[in-house]
Amino acid sequence: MAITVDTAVTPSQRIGQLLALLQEQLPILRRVVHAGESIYAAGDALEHLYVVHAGFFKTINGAADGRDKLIGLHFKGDWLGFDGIADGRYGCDAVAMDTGEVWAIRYDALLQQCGRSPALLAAVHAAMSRELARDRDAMLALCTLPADARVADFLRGWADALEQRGLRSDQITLRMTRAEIGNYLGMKLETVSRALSRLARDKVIDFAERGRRDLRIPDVSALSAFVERSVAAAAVH
Amino acid sequence: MAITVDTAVTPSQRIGQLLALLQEQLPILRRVVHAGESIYAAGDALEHLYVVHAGFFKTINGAADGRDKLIGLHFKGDWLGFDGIADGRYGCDAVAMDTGEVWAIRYDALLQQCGRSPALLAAVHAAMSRELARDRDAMLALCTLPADARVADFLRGWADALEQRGLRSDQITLRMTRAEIGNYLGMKLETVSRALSRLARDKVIDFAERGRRDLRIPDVSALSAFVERSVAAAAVH
DNA sequence: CGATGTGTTGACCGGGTTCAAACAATGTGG
DNA sequence: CCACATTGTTTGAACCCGGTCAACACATCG
Repeated sequence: MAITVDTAVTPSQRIGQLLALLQEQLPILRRVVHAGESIYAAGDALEHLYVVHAGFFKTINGAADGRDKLIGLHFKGDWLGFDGIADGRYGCDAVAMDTGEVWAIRYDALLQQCGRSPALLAAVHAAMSRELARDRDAMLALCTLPADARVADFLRGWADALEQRGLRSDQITLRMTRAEIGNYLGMKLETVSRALSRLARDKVIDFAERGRRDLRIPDVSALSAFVERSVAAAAVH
Repeated sequence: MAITVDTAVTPSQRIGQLLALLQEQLPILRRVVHAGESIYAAGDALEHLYVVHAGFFKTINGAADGRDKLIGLHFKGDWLGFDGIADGRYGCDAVAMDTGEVWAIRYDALLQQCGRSPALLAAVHAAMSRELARDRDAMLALCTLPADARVADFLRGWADALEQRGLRSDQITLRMTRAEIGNYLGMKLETVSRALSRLARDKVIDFAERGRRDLRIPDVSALSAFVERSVAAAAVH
């Protein structure tokens, strides 16, 4: 008996399977959103979970004293709202970064259906687990990489996310300001700007003609190499 | 129909309910461990999830290049292994920090039983969700608090964890070295040491006679106040 | 056109790291 | 029991990465 989804699938197939599974087993509310629109806000009562179907989204964790941090970026197939299940209220704000579509799923219906469909249950667990693992990798980067390498790692992660979804990963349009990237990576906007300039000077990335938000990645592995070089340089003592 | 555990319960009651639920619905393998013993290692095939029944535990996320980071501390009622569900292999090392006991639960059995018991399913989801939320708060602290405040926040979190479990929270015995704390908080051991000295000088904490690993917290809210003060001071611009 | 938001770059500053020295706690073997 | 090694903690001094402040370049938009 297969209790988990077959492990030999590609990420792209996994996402397709998830969306198909949801579509056939649960009532879904499609919602088209535009850049800047909020899906839910921290503190709102959690009634739905959301699955990204198109576009991409950010989640922001805020503290009572005004500090806030961009916690996650979410692409097609990612869930939104997991962190609010425990206390029935969303823990973050979720905001669209671009025109896109989310599928809203009533959480009570999801729970009920999970009781009937082992495949659905496994998919939900896997998604939560993956999010946990991603957050941990983010923390690792945050604590162990210098600013330049952190930016490189960020771009590599973005390229990975695109590639996993079958999109071209050599061309990225950041729909984020330097300040937003900095918030996400735990550094100031000037530092992000300098890091990008340095990466471009080292030919690890390449600014397209059109604006400074589009950038080309000639070779994704060069980004990884850059990160490794930083780590190795620091390890010399 | 109550799809989630009653929200009016205290954390301590919730933990009791979880352990009772597990005990009556699933075959459990109890395992007593001593300080330094490993529960599982990153990369091992995931067969069991674990629930802490006594003692406390750390999880460590390592990268291929040697960087590693203490990601989480886990007390009674916490689960271990969630982040390995997605790809069937643990993503972290889990190590006992003290003599304790974990309950091992076969993941396939858990999944099956979740299909039958809505209460169990809700409890598992809530636990994962809570872990997600905790990781995010940790990131927020990591990125927005200066070193001293980060240490204060860490101690407050520890005291909270003790209090939630009905233990006395005014007296903490850190079974961690300064280096370990620093790794957890993203700073060097010297910085941790200095921060603790400063907190002690400000009477926010108090070193007990016996060694510098036992410390008293005269007033937990003073720790929060210290954090807020740091944030406010930085916000002056 | 000016106004506004965003990005880049320079100069300086400071919090945290690095390096180093001394001390405390614990354990080990003679 | 002490001599000694080992590991962890504290504190000081110098240094440096990233933050802060500031000036300027470019967009887009009314």
